Amino acid sequence: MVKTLQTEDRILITAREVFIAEGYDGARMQHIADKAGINKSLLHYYYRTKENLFTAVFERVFNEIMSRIFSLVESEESLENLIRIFFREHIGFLLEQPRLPAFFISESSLHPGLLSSVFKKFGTRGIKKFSDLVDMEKKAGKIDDNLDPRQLLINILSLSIFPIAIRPIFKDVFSLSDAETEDLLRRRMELLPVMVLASLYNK
Amino acid sequence: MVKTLQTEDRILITAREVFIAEGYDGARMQHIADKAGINKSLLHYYYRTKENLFTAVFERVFNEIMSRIFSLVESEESLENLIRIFFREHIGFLLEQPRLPAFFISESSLHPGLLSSVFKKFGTRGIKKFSDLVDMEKKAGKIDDNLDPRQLLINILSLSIFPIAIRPIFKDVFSLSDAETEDLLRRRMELLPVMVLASLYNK
DNA sequence: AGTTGGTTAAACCATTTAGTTAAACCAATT
DNA sequence: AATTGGTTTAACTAAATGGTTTAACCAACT
Repeated sequence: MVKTLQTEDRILITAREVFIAEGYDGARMQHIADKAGINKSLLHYYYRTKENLFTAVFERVFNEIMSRIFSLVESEESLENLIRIFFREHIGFLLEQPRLPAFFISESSLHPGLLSSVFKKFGTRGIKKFSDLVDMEKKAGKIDDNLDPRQLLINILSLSIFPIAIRPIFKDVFSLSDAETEDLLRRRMELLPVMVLASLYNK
Repeated sequence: MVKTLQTEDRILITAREVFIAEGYDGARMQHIADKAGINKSLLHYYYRTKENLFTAVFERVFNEIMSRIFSLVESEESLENLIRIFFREHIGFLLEQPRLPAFFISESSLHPGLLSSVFKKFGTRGIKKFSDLVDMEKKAGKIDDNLDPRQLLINILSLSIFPIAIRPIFKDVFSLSDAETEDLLRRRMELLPVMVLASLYNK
């Protein structure tokens, strides 16, 4: 029992690393087994197929990210604080997991059917809470009545996630060193709140 | 000679479709050959390896996109007009090529080494021109002196490209139909210029 | 009529890959 | 001492895959 959980978990952790690093199509079961320090038989013993293992991994990662994003919403902060905190923490987090954004985007676009149940399963709870918060601020006259909370959410995520996903391109196109690229991205922690908050109050 | 060009081009066009649809790892040479109406031998006769074919495709796509983005800059429009026009045209374009963003992000992140020469080859010309334009507006006192043109560029691209790359997730998370998702994205053509322009003039 | 270059057909190769099987092993449990 | 469940070893299958080879085909060119 103890061993079982250890192994099952270690497989999941290792599989996550490999899938994130190489994508579903690029990942090899043998590679996962080796890296987890077990053999292929055992891998298939726990997760019968590659698809199984992948969806298990993806679901876990997806839920982690989503609760990361929406746990803030539950904390009853004001919208303004929420946005400030989010950019700081989220960009910091992504800079430490640089392949995560591209992995997410790639797999969700490549196998939408496979993953759509995972997406749907994630509750509207967080989203509802976020919409409510936006509504409150509207009624308090602090922000534009026409603002669509979904658009706001998309904007926030776009501005924080995309640049990190596309980092290698920026590095080469702007002729930057790794440190300079990192610096450029890190500076966004302060730039983005200003920009997004301005888009709420003005107009 | 005539035939050669026809075929070589048809291969490239077909390979582009397949690579964009399935990614480098997911794409199959046989599939490309079949879809191009030729046999595998001929495919390898023109582009010896899969890697060759892929880089040829990617380079072409990359340059098309980049000149799409920067041709506007050459047109001597004001920054404000440029931003308005860009969002309208670019979002419209991407909505017709919905896999393009995810393809780009995925491959650039997965094989940065393979593609870095492609990225570097793309001139700093367009970027320089864009920076100059921003500088002019700074001197005219129209925008914040501290604005980094690279950050502005990243913001513009993030806000337009990312939402389309992540479309399947939004669709499911927001419980939308295809039409509603499309509508949500299309509305951004008007929302984004307002937001981005506000971020230039204020503060 | 003969040459040339693009093209096909089909077999072929070596390797990789996901997944299976069966027997043995070992530690903890009963 | 016997059982059980996780685990290994190692061989194996079946299919797929990138790439090669060889001979023949055909239209245009000389």
